[in-house]
Parts: sequence; C-alpha cells; structure tokens
Amino acid sequence: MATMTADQRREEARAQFDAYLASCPSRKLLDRISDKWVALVLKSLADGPKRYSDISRQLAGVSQKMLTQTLRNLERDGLLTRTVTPSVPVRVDYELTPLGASLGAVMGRLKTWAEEHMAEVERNRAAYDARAGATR
Amino acid sequence: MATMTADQRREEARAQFDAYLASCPSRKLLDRISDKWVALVLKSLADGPKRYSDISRQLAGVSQKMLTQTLRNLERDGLLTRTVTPSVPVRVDYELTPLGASLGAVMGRLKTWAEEHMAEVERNRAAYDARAGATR
DNA sequence: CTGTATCCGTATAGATACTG
DNA sequence: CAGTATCTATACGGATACAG
Repeated sequence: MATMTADQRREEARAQFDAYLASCPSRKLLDRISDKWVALVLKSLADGPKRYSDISRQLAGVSQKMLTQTLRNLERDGLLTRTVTPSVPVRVDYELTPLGASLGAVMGRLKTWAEEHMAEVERNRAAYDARAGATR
Repeated sequence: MATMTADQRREEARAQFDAYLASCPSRKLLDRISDKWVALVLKSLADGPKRYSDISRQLAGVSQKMLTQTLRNLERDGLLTRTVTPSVPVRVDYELTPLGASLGAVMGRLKTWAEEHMAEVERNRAAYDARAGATR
C-alpha cells in the first residue's frame, strides 16, 4: 500500500464514516422524523383518518407547502395512505398505516421522556446561562 | 369583541399555535435531538467517559466546530459534564449525566424501531418512486 | 378543496485559519 | 490538545400567486 499523508488518512476516514452514516437505519429515521412537521402530523392522524383541510386547521402554524410536502414524504415511506375521492370539490383523506401507527407509538416514548425531563433540562440551561452571564 | 376578517382569524390561530409549539416539551426535545450530531455523541459516550479527541476520532465525519457546538449544547442542558484537567497539554473529558444516559436509553428505542422497520420504509419509498417514474 | 410553482430571507453546516 | 473566529454555500421554511 502506498504511503498516505495524515490529511489523506483523515479524509478517507471521513468518507468511510459518511458512507456508514448514509447506510445507518437510525440516522435515516432521525432524518425523517426531525422534519419540522412530521411528529405533529403523525399525532394528528393518531386518532383516526383526517381530511387535508382538517389537518391544516389542527396544525394552524403549517403552510400549505410544508403540509403537502410532509404528507407526500410520509406517503412515500408507506407511513400513511392518501385517498382521493373525485367529488366536486375533491376530497382527500389521509390515514396512518400500521407502520405509521407503530412509529407513532415510538414517538410517544419520546413525548413521555420530554414531559418528564424537559423541565429539568430547561432549568439546567437557565443555570448554565446565568453562570456564563455572570462571568462575562 | 370586534369583528375580524378571515385572514385576521387565521393569523391569530397561527400565532397561538406557534406559541403552543414554543412551549411544547416534545417539540423542544425534538429540536434538541435532531441536531445532526447529538445522537452520535450520546451513543459515543454511552459506554463511558471520553476525551474530546477520542470522540472526534470515533465520529470521523464531524468538524471541530460542530463537535464543540454539540458538546456545549449538551453540557448546557445538563446531559453531560465537561471536566478540564489543566495539565500540559490540557485534557478534557466528557461524561454523560444520569439525565443524559436516560435520554440515551430513549434514543435506543428509536434505534430499535429503525433497525426493525427502516428496510420496509426503504422498500416503500423505492416502490413509490418506481410508480411515479412510470407515469412520467 | 387540494393542491403546484416560484421567489426570497434566514439558519445551518462545513471549510479554513488561527490560539492558549 | 482542545478549542475559537470567520467566511461561504446551500438547504430549508415560509409567503405569495395561481390552477385543476
């Protein structure tokens, strides 16, 4: 094997790590669920199918663009189904698949942890900032 | 109460929803853990304390800037501790707090779901793309 | 009603160079 | 060894206008 500079070795290690990350299931999952509206859509659909406008009304902060984009991505991944009723005006219903529902259950675990511990995190953060502010 | 246009009502609903989101523990948690390197750092420290350079070597893809930033944020939130040993050269050790370890455990659930189901998600995605491609 | 198309401002990650 | 400071490119969310 030819000799390599430290820079070359570093670069190779980085490339390998990036490849590892790209194939890592956990990483892919995190990329998917950390989209800003995914968790909220999953939660909105957790208690049954809903129409586009219903979801839109429930998640008052979401733009049409982002809602459509989020729904499309979730449909693409098989986490929900999209059913078009060609009436006038058209009606589109979204419903979680079993796969989507099971992901929703896991997200529920996160929610539980958040409700139990985020207040402590907030306190830690405030204390840290107070210390940093005091020494400045 | 004064009358409001539909636009005004919409805007108010959006403002309220944004406020709700800002105070939602789950949202805050998701914002924190979806930082690109948080999960990896938690995992790296799961099996015991490590030095800065050790983490850096293990996560070959991370830049110094992002690693430092991630570690600082986690320290700020009380999820890990930072211990400086003023030798020459300096030595800095990072270690999960119990809070950080408990978050790591929850992340483990996500990992399990990912390992069990992400392959199916990938297949769904590929099938969806194949359909979309065929009709184009 | 349920979208699509386009533009724009900002936030973020990363590269690079420098320091105690 | 363990950072800090600065710059840049890109991606992303959001606003707006339009359409089937």
